Amino acid sequence: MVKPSFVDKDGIKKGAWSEEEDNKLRAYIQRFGHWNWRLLPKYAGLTRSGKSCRLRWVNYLKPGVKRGNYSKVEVDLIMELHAKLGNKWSAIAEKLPGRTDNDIKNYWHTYVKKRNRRNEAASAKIKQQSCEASPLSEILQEEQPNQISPQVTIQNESAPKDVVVAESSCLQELEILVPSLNSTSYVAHDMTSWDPVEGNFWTDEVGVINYFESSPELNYDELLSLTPNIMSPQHWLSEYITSSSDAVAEPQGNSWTEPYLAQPEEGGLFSPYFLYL
DNA sequence: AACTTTAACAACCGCCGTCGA
DNA sequence: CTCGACGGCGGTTGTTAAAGT
Repeated sequence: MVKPSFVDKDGIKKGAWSEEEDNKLRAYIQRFGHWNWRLLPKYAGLTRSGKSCRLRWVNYLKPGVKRGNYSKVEVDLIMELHAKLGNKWSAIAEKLPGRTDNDIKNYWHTYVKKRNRRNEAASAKIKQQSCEASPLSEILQEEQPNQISPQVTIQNESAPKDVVVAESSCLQELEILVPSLNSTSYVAHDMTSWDPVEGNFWTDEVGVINYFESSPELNYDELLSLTPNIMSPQHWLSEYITSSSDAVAEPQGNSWTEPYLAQPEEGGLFSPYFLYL
């Protein structure tokens, strides 16, 4: 599964490592350590670049390196750390003994590809089911924001505006709106203004987390206690799909269909924005 | 059985931060 | 202060094995 080896114009060997090369590198480092990666290949009897040697050692030959077969605990940890740290692969790898940044990065990209494919399939399915739906702009004109009755209003000195969350009944209205959904979503900042959201909400890997931005206005526990019925749009959509007779139901147990309300880091805070589609 | 698609992963490349001269 | 060498990091590519049609 690797690029076949070849020698470039400078006489540096590239591509797949042979067993003999692995043995030379391993033997040298175990005996002398890696005091200088650039000079190391010369002394180890290799025609590789120092970078190539370092990569081979760190990701493959170094004792204790694990590859493949991720446990559920490891996968959960990767998801959690990635949500927290982003593409800081080396920082994530530090928390997973035996795993390298490269390995985790590879795993993540495979995972993201898989998930995007599933989401695109689901989006396509919804579009297909959209029948005679009106354009979103028309619906938004008809469905005035004040049709969503605010369940709670919190006055908070630090909040720039009143905190408004939608009551669960308005989720029923989403069912009417979603079939007409294309790539535009709207966020209601309060009951009077609407902002379009860039990008494709359904395939955005960050998903709802983007829209419940951290802010000093309302903390997560408060939000949950105030809105026990609130659903993430992904969760709502999964239920919508599952309940449709000919819909393609996602397999159970993947992160996309599992209900969740985006949870900020411990001690993090939620903005009270409600996503309206 | 042949062909296509997807998953897995090793390896390369370019960029950036650090450090010493 | 500047510059170059070096190590490390993250993005990306390319190949093959496995699964699906």
